[in-house]
Amino acid sequence: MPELPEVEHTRRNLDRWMRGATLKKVTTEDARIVAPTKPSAFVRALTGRTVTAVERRGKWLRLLFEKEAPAKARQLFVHLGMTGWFEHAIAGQEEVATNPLQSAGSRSLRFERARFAITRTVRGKTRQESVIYVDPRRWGRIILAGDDIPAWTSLGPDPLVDGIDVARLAKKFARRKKQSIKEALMDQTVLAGVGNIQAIEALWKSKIDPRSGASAIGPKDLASIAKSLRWTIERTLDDLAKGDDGVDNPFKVYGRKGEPCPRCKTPLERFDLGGRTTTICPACQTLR
DNA sequence: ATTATTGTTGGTAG
DNA sequence: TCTACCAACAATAA
Repeated sequence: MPELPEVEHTRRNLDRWMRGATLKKVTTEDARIVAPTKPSAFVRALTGRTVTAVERRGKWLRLLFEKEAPAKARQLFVHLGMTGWFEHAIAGQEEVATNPLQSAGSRSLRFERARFAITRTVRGKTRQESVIYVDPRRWGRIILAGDDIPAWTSLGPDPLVDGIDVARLAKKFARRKKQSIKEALMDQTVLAGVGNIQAIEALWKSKIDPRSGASAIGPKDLASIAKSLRWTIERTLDDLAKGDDGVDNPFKVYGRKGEPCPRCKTPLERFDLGGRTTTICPACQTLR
């Protein structure tokens, strides 16, 4: 499901559900998603861990465990891929999917891939709960590790955690003679967490054609893009916090080919750019 | 039946 | 070492 805002939303959920909780029973059979890839080893190393913090960098999540945890099981890295999400189930209550990017009709635990049974004490009462990872396409990853993994270490600055340094961006983009500005923004070593939707929305807001060369974007445009990224990330985050997941498409132009541009009413167009679908207003987004 | 989908990675070539 | 391009991964939904 996820780009930066959805993953941050997931982080806040996991923090509420799991911080201070102990993993009593871990269940998975999916050698494709978890590491260590032998599910029995994954389960064994994870059982008994206590979650002390839930962090996010870009589209990656990191659960930290108690410092007494075995050296090889200090942290759990999670990537939701394209279609992963987490459920929360309290014993005795109905388990209902809450993936904010899935339509209400497709809610299901049919594609459960891993389950974490936890106990935690809330106001003096010990509660039995479960956190469930669901992922139809199985592109997600749940990686138990001691040290940081390369995927985490190689990430660029996170727009929310670190802010956007326009001067540093300009330096990186200057050398990208063939790459488009949209592809450059989606490069996770440039900015961690910007995906197809957020790039589309930000470039629309800044009135820049996504096909513009990255090296052709001047400092003024870059400052505008930084502002637009903050705008679309915050907007998406607010939409998610509202929690009414029945709303089909909360975005301004993404997925709205043929609809009038919210700014100038020109019909929006769609095309492929670097293998990803891209929506623009052909009138008010111009080439640099 | 066909096309499209919110993402990453590993190979190859330059 | 850096950049660029592509196929692969999997399961729907329209």
